[in-house]
Amino acid sequence: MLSQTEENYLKNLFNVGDGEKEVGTNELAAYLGVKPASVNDMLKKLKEKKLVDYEKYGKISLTEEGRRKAVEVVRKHRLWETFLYSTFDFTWDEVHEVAEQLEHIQSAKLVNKLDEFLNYPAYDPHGDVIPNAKGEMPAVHKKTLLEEVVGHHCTMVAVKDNSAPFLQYVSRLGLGINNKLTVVARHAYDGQMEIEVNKKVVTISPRFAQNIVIVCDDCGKK
Amino acid sequence: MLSQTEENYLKNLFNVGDGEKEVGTNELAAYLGVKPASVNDMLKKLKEKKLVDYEKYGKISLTEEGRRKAVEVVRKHRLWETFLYSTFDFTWDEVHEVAEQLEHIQSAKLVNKLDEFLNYPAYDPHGDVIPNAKGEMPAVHKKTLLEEVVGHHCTMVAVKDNSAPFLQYVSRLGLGINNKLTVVARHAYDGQMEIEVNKKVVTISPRFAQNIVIVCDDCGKK
DNA sequence: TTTTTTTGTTAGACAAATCTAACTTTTATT
DNA sequence: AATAAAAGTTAGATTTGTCTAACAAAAAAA
Ligand SMILES: [Mn+2]
Ligand SMILES: [Mn+2]
Ligand SMILES: [Mn+2]
Ligand SMILES: [Mn+2]
Repeated sequence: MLSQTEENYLKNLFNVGDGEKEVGTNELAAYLGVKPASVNDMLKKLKEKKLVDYEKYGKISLTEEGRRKAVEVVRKHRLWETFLYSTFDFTWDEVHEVAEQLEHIQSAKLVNKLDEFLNYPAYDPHGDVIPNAKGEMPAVHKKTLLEEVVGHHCTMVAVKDNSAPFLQYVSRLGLGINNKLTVVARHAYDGQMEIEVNKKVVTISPRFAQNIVIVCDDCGKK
Repeated sequence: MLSQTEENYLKNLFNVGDGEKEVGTNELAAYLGVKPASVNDMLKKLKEKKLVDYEKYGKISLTEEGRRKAVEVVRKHRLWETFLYSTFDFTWDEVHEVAEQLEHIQSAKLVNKLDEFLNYPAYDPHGDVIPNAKGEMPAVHKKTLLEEVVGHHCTMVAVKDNSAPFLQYVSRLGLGINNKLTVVARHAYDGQMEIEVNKKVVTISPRFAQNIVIVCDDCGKK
């Protein structure tokens, strides 16, 4: 079994550079908050365990197996964030630190129950995609509600403003993370928008709309 | 801050011998599943930190501060067990292993929210008392429902039989951990008992009653 | 009260994860 | 191409928690 430290290296290797850009020792060290020498030591160990591909002075990447482990940790991290946020009323900025610990709890049953309890959420409170039980993670283009096309259906995935007045107003309107929204209308006069949520239509200002992050469910679908 | 290992030593020191009997190096080592030499090393460190009282070749005990830390870990352990049991449908015997990990999560807010979410439970699924937020832990005499006096009020704290048929029958009757029960009657003919739970009276067999662990709420009260 | 058994301690070794300081390779700049 | 800068590596040290094997003290048995 992997140590917490090994799990953290894999997860951060997965997150740094968003899976695309090549990563080196120094960059990963800075990201992890340790010294390059420590990263170098750990890379040898992870290579030995066939979790990373790495040649001396070369770039670092995850193996298939390494990626699988990393995604599992990311999944747990984001499920716990969602749980803390939606069940225990943690704020957007409080969840990360605790999820950083909870992501290392070893219990397949617990993860599955958590997922089920939260009704299989697709996004965490920061709007990041939660990998499903198979480790699948659809790539997704986020935008603000202000930019959404009239008539389109979308999912609310995050807020940009974390102030109490804003958040109170959000919940007053019946909005919440992972809610399905439909843009009913946008008025040219002052940019006011009408949004349908849970069978009810509410009217919001453009300023408000700009602070709601969504994923379009119609865009890019055939 | 304490390491997980230090927390485990304190918790097990608290649990071994139920706070009464004096404990030595060998006994604690056996309880923790490590060698006496390891315990000896750790005791020096914990003594240094003023968490245990210990003299060479003497008996081991917790200081005030050590006891406080231990109780906090016990509290978290039992709250998590209760959560897993009552919210995520873990069985009686599955909860311990996961709680062993969750008890080390550092977040005062999380513990408080958990306690609130569970409605401040007094007992965990094994019938052990959950210390409250102040670290108070009333000593308590458990017995089976079969032994309870007619007319007395009590709290169901655990089951002795963990088989599926029994547990299904328990929930069918509307019984559950931390429920308040009243013994309405006991029939001399065959020992059948009538129990009031949630305003309803159900009839149970003596065999059934013997597998329900309770704490009397009337006994020992003035 | 000796002797034996149990209990507890110490020294020395080891694995994991980190660091510093010195060194090497690669890349960028002149 | 030579030099300077950046990136990456290594050796050796440190901390934490563990172990084994040898030793010492205390308790129990004879
Ligand atoms: Mn972590
Ligand atoms: Mn997140
Ligand atoms: Mn533990
Ligand atoms: Mn318990």
